[in-house]
Amino acid sequence: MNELTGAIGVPRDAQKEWVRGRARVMAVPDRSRQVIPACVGPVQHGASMVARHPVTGQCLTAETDDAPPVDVDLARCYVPVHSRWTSPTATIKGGRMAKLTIRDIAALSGLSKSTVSLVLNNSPKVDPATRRHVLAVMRRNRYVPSFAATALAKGSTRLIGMVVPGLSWHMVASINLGVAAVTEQHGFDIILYTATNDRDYGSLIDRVLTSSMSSGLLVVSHEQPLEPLVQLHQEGMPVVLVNTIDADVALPSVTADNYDGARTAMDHLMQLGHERIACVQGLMRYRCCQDRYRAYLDALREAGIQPDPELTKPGDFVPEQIRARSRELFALPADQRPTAVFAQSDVTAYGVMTAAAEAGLRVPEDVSVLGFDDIESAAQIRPPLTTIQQPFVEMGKRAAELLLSEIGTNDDDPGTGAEPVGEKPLADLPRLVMPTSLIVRASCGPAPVTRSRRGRSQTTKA
Amino acid sequence: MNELTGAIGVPRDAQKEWVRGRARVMAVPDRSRQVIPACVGPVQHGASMVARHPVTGQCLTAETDDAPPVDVDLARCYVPVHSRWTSPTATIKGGRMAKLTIRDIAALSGLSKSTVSLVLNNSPKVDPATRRHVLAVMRRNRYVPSFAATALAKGSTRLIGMVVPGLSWHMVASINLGVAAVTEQHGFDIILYTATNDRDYGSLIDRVLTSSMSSGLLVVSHEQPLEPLVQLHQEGMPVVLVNTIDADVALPSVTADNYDGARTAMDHLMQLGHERIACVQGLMRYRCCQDRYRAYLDALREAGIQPDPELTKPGDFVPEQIRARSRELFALPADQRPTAVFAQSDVTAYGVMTAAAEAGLRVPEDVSVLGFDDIESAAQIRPPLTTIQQPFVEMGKRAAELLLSEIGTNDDDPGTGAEPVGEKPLADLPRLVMPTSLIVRASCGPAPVTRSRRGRSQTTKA
DNA sequence: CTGAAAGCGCTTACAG
DNA sequence: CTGAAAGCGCTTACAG
Repeated sequence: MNELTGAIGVPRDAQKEWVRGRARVMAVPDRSRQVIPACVGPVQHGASMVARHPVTGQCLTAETDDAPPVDVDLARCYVPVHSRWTSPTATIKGGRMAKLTIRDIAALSGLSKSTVSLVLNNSPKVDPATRRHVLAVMRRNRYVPSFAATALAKGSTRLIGMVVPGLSWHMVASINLGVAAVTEQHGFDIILYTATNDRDYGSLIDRVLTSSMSSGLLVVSHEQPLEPLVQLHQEGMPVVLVNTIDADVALPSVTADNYDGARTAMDHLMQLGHERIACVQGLMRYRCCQDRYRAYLDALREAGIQPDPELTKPGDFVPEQIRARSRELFALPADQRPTAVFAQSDVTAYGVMTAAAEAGLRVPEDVSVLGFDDIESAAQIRPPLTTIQQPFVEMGKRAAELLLSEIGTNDDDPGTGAEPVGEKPLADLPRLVMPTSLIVRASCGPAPVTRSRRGRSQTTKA
Repeated sequence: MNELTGAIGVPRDAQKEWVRGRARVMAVPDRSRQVIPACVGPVQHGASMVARHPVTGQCLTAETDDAPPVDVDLARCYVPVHSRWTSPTATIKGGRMAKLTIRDIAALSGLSKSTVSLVLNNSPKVDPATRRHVLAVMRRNRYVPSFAATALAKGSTRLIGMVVPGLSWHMVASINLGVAAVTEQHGFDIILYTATNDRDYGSLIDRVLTSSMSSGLLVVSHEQPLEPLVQLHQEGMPVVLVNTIDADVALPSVTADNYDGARTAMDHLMQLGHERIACVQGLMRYRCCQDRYRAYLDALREAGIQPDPELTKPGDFVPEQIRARSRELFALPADQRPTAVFAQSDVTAYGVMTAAAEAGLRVPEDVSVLGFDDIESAAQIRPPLTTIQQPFVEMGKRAAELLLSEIGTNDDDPGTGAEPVGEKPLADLPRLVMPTSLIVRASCGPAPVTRSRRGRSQTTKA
């Protein structure tokens, strides 16, 4: 009996055969790609060597090439010997176990691949008992279908791409929570593309397309031109914008009702008796900031108050600028100074509050400050910030639902994926606008009495 | 000439043929899955109809079934007619264009699939001119290789899974930034698994395994038992823990140096003359919080100060509790009251500052407050928070690098993937501990003079 | 209800 | 340097 030293291989011509009852295996040199070192077990049955199936643990007897085949009973330890063991990709490296395939499960459960596949796909055509049996075999052997093979055969990946900006993570986090909740429900996974800066974004979109692996795209607060996406969408790729920054793009979108939110904020302030209300703006090239500012102006005008241009300050979401502009606000003579400030974001509000403190003004006694977003720390700072909450989680959910319906999940609903898209008019694209909510905390109080009845105009010249 | 009304199909037996020079195509009924409505173009060359290749725009003449084939010169408008057009997955729905395959590129450039594939894989064996030509054809036709097919053939997905908790998003965001930077560099993409709550986590891990699509796993701040992951890792799946919460898990990990960070924090406070320093703890079942607390105690002891148990308060990262426990701290008689508080997180520090304000104490004049994390708003609040910054971005980068080296990217480095993993001793697992940095802002000041020289013990009983 | 066969779109030895 | 062929692990009509 030849003493082998740890290598067992399968002869090429045996690769496609299932070995039952009798094993015909040869020894191969160590450096061969056919070596299966991890599978070598103790000598048994008088054969020269035994290979152990890496996952099932079942045995395959082996012998040297020149020795005659040894007759052993392998009926009870069925072992699939197929090319998997010797194929390049399946080469067992680092002791990593070879993965079972549908073939193994078929063999192990005594059925054909087709039947196993039908079980895998919940086909009603399979006998319940058969089904249970196959499922048991799978579970016992920790079988996991190959994602790539399934995707290739089915022609779809159950993967959606989510493109997010490198910053604004409170928002991204909440949106993701919503998205994850619904994608999980439908058996989709998310592949995350993070735009780290402007330069990367173009190549990022390229990547998304190049990888060709997502069935749809969720684009969060894009900072970059959307033409490539529009084109993609017209070619049939499902795309949904969440919290879009542009105004009128020919793409389905989910946004917060920024106008209404800002109106609510202004109403709250005016109900507290404020009339000289300042606005520290965000990035005015964003649609959302434009909407919030429009609401600010409209609210004042409808209350019969002429907006004072002195009370509008650009902040651009840049901390230093926010503070500098706010200081100007608080350096105004007492009768021209605002009694309340509507900040277009919570972080902006923080800057306003800092400037107020520097000017010796108390919040909310001397000046009220109202934010937008309701970020995590808004409730924790002093004083807790009154703000407008954006429904990011809900927005994420709705966006994911929209996207999945465009993709057409193979659940019950057929999806709209079958409709032609190309020339759809702008008006027909779904555009969800989600309501915001006012979160009343402590940073807004009644307008100081001395100034609250000064007349119906913000401008001192009126 | 038969008038067709918009449907062109390919006869079954022609599916595998490339049609050169002469097209033999038949009309099919509208409801047939062979219909290619989007491809119908104007009549040309005396044929009854012309189909336009959906992507290349090239033409295929067609005629009714019973009409004789029309002889046209298609040599210059080469058209691949293969099963792709009529296969179930390729059915053109919603006007979505059929995707080009490697076959089309091969035909379009007059080469074999193999050569095109070699070009795709940057093989040096291809003639540079050939290469350029093929690349040009691909670009012109916007060819994108099928991700699924590549993954199946290559046996690897270039996808890594990232498991993140539903909360703590500042951290997740920063870590992701780092991870994304390095994965992008190596052509890997991230698939994001969000653990929304405890109950979901188990099934989430199941999903990760079941989907079988990632080549490796990055687990961020896991909240759940790690046994399944350890087992997975021993079976050969690359796994790296980032910011792990447990102490000694048999898994490679990247963490911040919490002990050292806390020591630095304490040193800063003590250099400012503080001796009665309180600690508001985070979740003490977390390794990081234990380390920070150990550092707190060690720092005091090494300075010859006996830690006063009264000055240690559990906060558990719960805002209400943090505030309540902090109030107890500030309700202490003046000589027992801490002059500084080391909060185990920035949000915890916010709670401490709120309680201080409620107690009429000024920060930092009456009491200094020091945080941990350096979250976004730490610089924006009043007063700006002095804190320990965790190098999350860097941690993400290193973790990704670690993971990729375990996977063995097919770049130049062979990776460590070839080594056996199974029985690796704990000590051999890579465990990166990244340095933190002290960010000095305004929330810490010198200890109040009246109490700064009271002797070397925190306890009043000493 | 089950099996044999062809196909999904790539990659990769193996021959020329 | 290029091409023909087999293979990756699934799915899906099509016959029984």
